[in-house]
Order: sequence, then structure tokens, then C-alpha cells
Amino acid sequence: MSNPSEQLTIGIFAKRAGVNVETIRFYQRKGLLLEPKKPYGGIRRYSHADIARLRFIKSAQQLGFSLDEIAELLRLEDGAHCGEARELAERKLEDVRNKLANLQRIEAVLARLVAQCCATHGEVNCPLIASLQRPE
Amino acid sequence: MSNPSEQLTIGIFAKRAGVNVETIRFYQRKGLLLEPKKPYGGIRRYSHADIARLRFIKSAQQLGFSLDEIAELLRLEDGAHCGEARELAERKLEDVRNKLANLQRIEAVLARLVAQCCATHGEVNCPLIASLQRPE
DNA sequence: GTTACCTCTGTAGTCAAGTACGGAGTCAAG
DNA sequence: CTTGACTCCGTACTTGACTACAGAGGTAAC
Repeated sequence: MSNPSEQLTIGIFAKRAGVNVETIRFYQRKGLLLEPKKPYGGIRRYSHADIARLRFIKSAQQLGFSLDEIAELLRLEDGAHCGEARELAERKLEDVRNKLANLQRIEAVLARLVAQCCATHGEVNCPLIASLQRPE
Repeated sequence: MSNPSEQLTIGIFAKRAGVNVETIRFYQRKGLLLEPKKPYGGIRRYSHADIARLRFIKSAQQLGFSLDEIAELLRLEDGAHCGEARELAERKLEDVRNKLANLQRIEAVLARLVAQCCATHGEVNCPLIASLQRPE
């Protein structure tokens, strides 16, 4: 059914990855996806690797990375100028860890909220808001 | 220094919360922040509760919640139609847990990347991308 | 070999989330 | 009682991330 060496047209590629064809072209213009070279005036073909890459972009995006940041992440794998890449990775890692910490706090609070919900009526001063505050 | 009953003008409010004045007005238009009623043709004053709320908005936003979603989250505390709120919180919780899982995968990979960096040259087929893939 | 449905390229429009700005009013200090 | 800094309100501009569309060409199925 999904033979790994299958070559896809842009339409099918888009469908498989769950995005709009225009989005793919847009990402190509931004350099997030490479355009496969086309067979002399013909139609370009895409591979499963392209789908993987696109899915990665979409996932990273959902985590709050901008397309420019994602481009950087992808350059880690593509170019791999080593020192530079390492630095970049380190910065991203810190970033990611901050996001994680925040998300964990939210998670805890939401979970508690769900658990307690309706247990206490009346003066609800929401734990959600409090949870995101830190001294400074 | 920061007496809790202090009343702030919008400019000071903005500065304390680290945002633009215009952003505050924009959030008021969207209903994310309430405009304090103003003393008859005068100037509105803001409290520390407002700062807390604004900081919450900003944090949530960094985690990939849209302003509309944040509005929903805030309605959890403001309105508290209980059943509804609980449902919303549950949906968000799932959301958050998915994000967490993804971030954790990225975290692991980035950490590994940083650790191994430059250890293996040549054919690098990036673990980053692989990390975000799941069967379906 | 024509029809229906693609693809390609470029340019323009949309939507969310701000940001900027103009003109009028407010207010505290000097 | 004026000056300078700030507020208010409305409208318009910007940026990031798409999304749509027009016009030309490719292709597979009949």
C-alpha cells in the first residue's frame, strides 16, 4: 500500500501530509522544503522523506517554533557546519526546556482544575493564573 | 516598593508587564483584559491582578495557545459555568499532554545531538526528524 | 487527439496578532 | 495657566503564515 520507494506528485504529497498544496510551495520558497529537480519541463516527484520532513515542520510549529526557527533546526541536519550547529542546538535545547517547564506547570494546574472542578463553588480564584506566576 | 494596592496607569502597567501599551488596548478589544471603568472622563487605573492576568496570557501564548484559546482558558476562571469549564479544561489538558510528549521527544534528541555533535561526521541522517514521527 | 484533471509560476488576498499614528482630552509641575 | 508627558479612541499599517487564483503547460484515460 505505501511502498517506501513510491514517488508522489505534489497533490498526493500534500494529501498524505495533510496540508494544502500551496503550503508546500510556500515552504519551498522559504527553503524549508527543497524542490526536487524536475525532469525537464515535467512534473516534480516527492518521496516519503519529504513527508517526514513536512510532518516534522508541522509538529515543531505546534510547539510554538516559528518557521524561521524550524528552518534553523532543519539546518542542523542538512548543513551541519559542526560548531555552529552545536551552538544552535544548545540554544534550542534551553528554549525547549523552558517550554517544557511552563507546559508542565500548566499541565499540573489543568489536571488539578479538572479534578477539583465543581468541588469548590463560590469564590473561585483561579489556580491557573496563579500557576504561571513566579517571583519576577 | 511594589505595594500591592498600588494603582497603575496604562503606561506603567505596560512597562511592568513588559508589553506595549497598544497591546493592552488590543487585548481589551478582544476581551482578554477588562477595561477598568474610568472615573468620569478621566484615566483608567490598573491593579496587580491585571498584571498577573497579562503575564498569564503571555506565558500561555508562548506555549502555542492562540488568543482565542487563551480567552477560553480565562473564561474558566471568570465565568465558571462549571460543566462547560471542566470539559474545556479536559480538552486543553489533552492538548497540553500531546505538546509535552512532542517537546520531550525533541528535548531528548537535541540533548543527544549536542552530546554527540561532531562525534560522527559524514552520513548524518538526522534523529530530529525521526523523533517526531510516530506510526500514524 | 481531445477531455478532465492535474502541475507550474507568479502574484494577490486573507487572517491573527500586534504596532503605529493622529487628534483630542487629562493632569501634575513649575 | 501653560507646558510636557501621558491617556483615550479610532483607524490604518505591518508581519508571519498561509490561501487563492489566473494563465499556461503536462498527462492519463478514453
